Amino acid sequence: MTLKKPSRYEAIYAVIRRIPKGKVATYGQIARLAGIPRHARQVGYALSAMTEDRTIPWHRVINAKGEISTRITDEIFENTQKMRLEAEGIVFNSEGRTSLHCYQWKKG
DNA sequence: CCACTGACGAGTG
DNA sequence: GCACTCGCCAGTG
Repeated sequence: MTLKKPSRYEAIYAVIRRIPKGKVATYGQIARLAGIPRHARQVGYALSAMTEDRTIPWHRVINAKGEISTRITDEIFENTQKMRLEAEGIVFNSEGRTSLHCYQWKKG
């Protein structure tokens, strides 16, 4: 892999890779598991730098509201993520949000 | 080096 | 639950 990834993001990617199928994780949670709490923003920023890397289930990463956060008005991008999550059993309500209470990844 | 931006979270009222 | 504010820091110009 000639993928040059900053060591700061390496931990983030590692955590995302560990997200089990059918589960989702929030930015803050990933940052926390990556050992960099309060850096939720950098998690999202890191994703934007690797979204094109399909070796990582980035689609399982959502915000604390259980909503899919996209960088901009890319509905197609959102739809893609939502589609992938639904394919894993994740269900979205009419508000386009998922039940973190049921689908949030818990380590253990 | 400085200023602004950005897939966010948590706290307060 | 919603609106507002602060914090945190890499990337870009």
